[in-house]
Amino acid sequence: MHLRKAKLMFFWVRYPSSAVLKMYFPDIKFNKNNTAQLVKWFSNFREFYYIQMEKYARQAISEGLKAADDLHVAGDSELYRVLNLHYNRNNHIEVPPNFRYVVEQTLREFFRAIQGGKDTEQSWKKSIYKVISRLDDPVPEYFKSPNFLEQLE
DNA sequence: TTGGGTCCTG
DNA sequence: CAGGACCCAA
Repeated sequence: MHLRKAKLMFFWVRYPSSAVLKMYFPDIKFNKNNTAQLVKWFSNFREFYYIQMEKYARQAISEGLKAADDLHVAGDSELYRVLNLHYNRNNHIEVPPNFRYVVEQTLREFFRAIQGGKDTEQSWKKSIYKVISRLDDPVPEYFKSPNFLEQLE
């Protein structure tokens, strides 16, 4: 399967259904195993993503930031460098504007939760995941192109 | 029972 | 990232 491509898709969708994923990999003969693997990949992508978000949010709090709305993500921030290195290693594509928005919202959600001491509760991240799951955007049609990966080079 | 998901490991 | 334990909804 195409790990590189799946990672790039993450910039648009964090919680894609297996049905949607299949549409974007028309060249793959899906079965129980590889679909599960693809779904698992996104689960791993989210893990990395949320870990970074929580880390960054806690850092903002430790630096004395008071309001979540004061949290902004610059295109040249360290956070962006890390995310880009993980999902878009060779800068295959330009990071879509909406992803920046999603990152900002995620950071604010974590910030508010931590600031409000919610992070001591049982499954405090669940509510955050729920919010973020609604921020998926449609994946560009060109991802369906048979020679998508080749066009990146 | 399954298919997703998360969490924690290796 | 892959595996496996474990949870939840369909």
